Amino acid sequence: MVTVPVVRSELPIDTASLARYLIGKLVVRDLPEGIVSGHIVETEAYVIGDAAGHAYRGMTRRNRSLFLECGHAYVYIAYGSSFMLNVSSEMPGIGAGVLIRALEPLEGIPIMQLNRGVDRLRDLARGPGRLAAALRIDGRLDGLDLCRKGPLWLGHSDREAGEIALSTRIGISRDADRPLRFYLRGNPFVSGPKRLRE
DNA sequence: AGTGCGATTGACT
DNA sequence: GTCAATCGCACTA
Repeated sequence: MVTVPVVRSELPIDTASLARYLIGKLVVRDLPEGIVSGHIVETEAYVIGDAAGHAYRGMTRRNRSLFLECGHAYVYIAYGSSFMLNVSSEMPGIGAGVLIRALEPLEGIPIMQLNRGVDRLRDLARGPGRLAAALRIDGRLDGLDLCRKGPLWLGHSDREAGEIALSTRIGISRDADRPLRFYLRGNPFVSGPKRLRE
C-alpha cells in the first residue's frame, strides 16, 4: 500500500475541523506480524471548553497527551477494559482532541480477526474499543507522534470519502446536544444505532 | 482510604 | 431492544 503520513502543518487547528478532516484518512498500525490499516469512517470532536472532554478540569497524568501539539496520540482506558484512540488537536498547551470511533478495515484483516477474536468484517473495528483491540492499541502508544511513520500513524488515502454527516456524540451525558460527531453516511462500518448511521 | 462514575462492550430477551 | 461487568481515575475527607 502506497500511502504517506498526514502532514502536521496541513492539519486544521480547530478541533471540529480536524474531526471532519480525519474522515477518510487511514490509521496504520505496524505490528510484528504485518501492517494493519483501515479508513476512518467515524470521529468525534472534544473541543476547547467542552464539559464532555477529558481536559475540561485541566491537565492530569491521564490526559496530558491531549495538551500536545496537534497530531499526537491520546490513548486511555474506558470502563476498565476498552482502550480509546484520540488525536490531539489545537495549539500546544490546549487540551482538546478527536476520538476515532470506527474504521473500515483495509490491510491486515486476518491479524485484526485474531486480535479481536471474531471473523465478521463489520465487527472488527466498529466502535472505539473494538478499533483499539483490532489494531492492538494500548497505553504504551499514548503520546506518540501520529504524523510520521512508526508503530502507529495517520496516512492519506487516494479513495474518495463520500458524504460526511454530522450528529450528536455517543455515550456522553454532559454537552450531549452539540453536533460534534462526523461519519460517512450509510457506511456499514460506522458504530451506533441506525438513526445515527444514515 | 473511600466513593462514584464513565468518550463501552458483549450477552441476552 | 435491555442490562450488567469492569476498574482506572478524579474527587472528597
